[in-house]
Amino acid sequence: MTTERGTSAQPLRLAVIDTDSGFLQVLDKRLERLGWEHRTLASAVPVETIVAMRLSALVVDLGILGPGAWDYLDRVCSELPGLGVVVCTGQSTVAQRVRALRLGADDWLAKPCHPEELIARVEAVVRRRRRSDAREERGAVAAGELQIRGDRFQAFVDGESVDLTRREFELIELLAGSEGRVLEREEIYQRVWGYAMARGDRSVDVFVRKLRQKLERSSPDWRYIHTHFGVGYRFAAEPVDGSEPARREAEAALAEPAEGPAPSTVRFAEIDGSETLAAELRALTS
Amino acid sequence: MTTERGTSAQPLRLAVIDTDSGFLQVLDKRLERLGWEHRTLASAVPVETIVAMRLSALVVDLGILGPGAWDYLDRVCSELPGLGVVVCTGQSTVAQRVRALRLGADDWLAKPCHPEELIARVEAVVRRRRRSDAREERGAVAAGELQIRGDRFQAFVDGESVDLTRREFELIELLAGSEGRVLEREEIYQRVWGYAMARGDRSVDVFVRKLRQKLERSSPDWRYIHTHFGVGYRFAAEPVDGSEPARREAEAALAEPAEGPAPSTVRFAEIDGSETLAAELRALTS
DNA sequence: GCCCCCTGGTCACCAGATGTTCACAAGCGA
DNA sequence: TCGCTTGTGAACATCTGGTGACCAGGGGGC
Repeated sequence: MTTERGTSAQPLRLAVIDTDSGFLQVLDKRLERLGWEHRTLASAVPVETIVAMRLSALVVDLGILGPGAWDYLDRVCSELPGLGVVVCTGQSTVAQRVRALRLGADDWLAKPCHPEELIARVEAVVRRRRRSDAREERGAVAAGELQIRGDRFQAFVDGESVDLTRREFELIELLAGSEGRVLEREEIYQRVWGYAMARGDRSVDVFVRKLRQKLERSSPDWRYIHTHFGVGYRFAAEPVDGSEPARREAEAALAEPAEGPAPSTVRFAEIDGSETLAAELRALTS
Repeated sequence: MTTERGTSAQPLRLAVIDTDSGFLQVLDKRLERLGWEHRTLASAVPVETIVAMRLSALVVDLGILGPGAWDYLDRVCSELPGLGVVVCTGQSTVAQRVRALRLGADDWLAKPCHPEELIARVEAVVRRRRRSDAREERGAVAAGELQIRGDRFQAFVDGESVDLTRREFELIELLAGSEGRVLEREEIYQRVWGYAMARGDRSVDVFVRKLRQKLERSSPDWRYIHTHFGVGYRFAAEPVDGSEPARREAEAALAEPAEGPAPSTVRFAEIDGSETLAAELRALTS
């Protein structure tokens, strides 16, 4: 149970935009050992491609992007606010670093750097992101007559499948996982679709409609998705006759969510300054 | 169109554990201008104290913590997984940096450093956490019979919804959040609507009326919003018969946040000494 | 290879909710 | 009392969300 807090159960997906072959080679080897899914890109790829890769983090050497580097960084960070972005570049000024961080980059590491530090920084960046995402475990969630089975990518009413498509399922899973909380469209979109919602996009609304239709068909006596005008949607199973809405609200109001998960404890070998760097890193990476 | 995404509307709460008076002075001045609530600590304080401070982020110089530094860092990160931790220290090895990041620190910045970069890094660290946590952090605030729940964008009396629209909710949330303080219309407008109030605009008054109506309907025995002629509005739950207003006033008056101290000398390291740096940073901080 | 169906996504329209503005009444202070 | 500030009600302008129709790409069956 005592593991490095930085590493997570699921493998990270990482892309590296860089051309420094020596650096890449060492990094690749190390990433391989860590079991991260990774890919190297020799130049900027369209943002849509990045989106499609469904990455956890992106490491980029701004130097090789040429004049469009800032713009590219800006676009990537805007489109994918959930993506961890670490800039790993040579010579730089304070102003450049500040600029990148302000644009949305999560970290900036100067080259030359030790791959281990880069990895640790990527982990730190991703950790931060995961922590808040705190994916509800894919267990079965139940509400009203509805049962949501993460392992099957499907919802059931009374044992019968509701026949949800993938998107529909992901949406209901997100909503149900945040039961009681009002989720804004932007947040829903961000978490289900994986990237920033364009202004005016009605996809969330449309999927909510589809979901409501199917749920109504399968479980006509309950209402699950509630609209909060001007805000977003909230999941809560409520009987359709609405005989006791007050009680439900009160109950829900009392049910305060608990705090985050219990942290594990870690203790690394004492390495302060006494040993050589090589030995220290050996200890770290073993 | 590319604005500083890093800065957020609500002020950050930041503590700095450091003793470098020159550095602190400049940093303080900058933080003051940014409107962040900040506090300087000359040495490690008990983790419980950190918890009590409800910080967004902590900046710490490991160097001044002595032999227990690693353990302290470990405990802080374990106890407060949601806290942004930035280590800002002098000389260090890769292994030390990796170690800190693995323990849960979010970033490591080497001294001497430019305060602007430190600030940008703190922003980057906090940015992610905020994005998804924002709503949960708005815990329930209670006053009189009223309960304001940020996660629902709604206020409740006795478990029953007061049925506020989004604007109404944001208004009451702001007022209640500044309980006891008189807020001027301009400030209210600025913070709820997000931009400057036009001269002669009565929107705030109108919304106060709507709010009062709904509150009176739900909680007839209490008064929540008080008019200060020629000034603005003040939130305070008071029983309609007005039996004990004095006590509430006193309580509110005590709950003033304290400011941080102001050290003496300043010296910045020459980082890249270029003339353009100053100009670039001026652009950044303007 | 061709065709059909499923799925995700866009659009335009509509009803209703919400936000804004205005004119006037009421209240407060000098 | 006068002048300015705030409360009120209602008309009016906007915005939002629900809905049905439609379109394009992908995959599987033939």
